Amino acid sequence: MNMYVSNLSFHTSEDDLRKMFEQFGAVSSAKVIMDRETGRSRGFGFVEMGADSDGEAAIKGLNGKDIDGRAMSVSVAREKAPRPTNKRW
DNA sequence: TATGAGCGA
Repeated sequence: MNMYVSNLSFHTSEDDLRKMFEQFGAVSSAKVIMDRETGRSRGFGFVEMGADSDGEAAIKGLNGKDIDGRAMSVSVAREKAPRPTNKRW
């Protein structure tokens, strides 16, 4: 279960994401996307959980939750970019 | 340095 997490605050780390999602199950990976131009957070990230049932629980439990002043949004992620590098969808 | 609609290098 790969999930897309958006509306994060700019200083929320992937470790913060991992800790939050681990309340609902085992987290395989957690990533916060950084702006390649500025090196700063883009305010969204991805979390992958081993069990899809835990993923559903995490979405229900964390979607809309207020984290660091922002109501973060959690949903199922799309497929990763098929090709490497710079193409804006 | 940069910032807020969105899907990763």
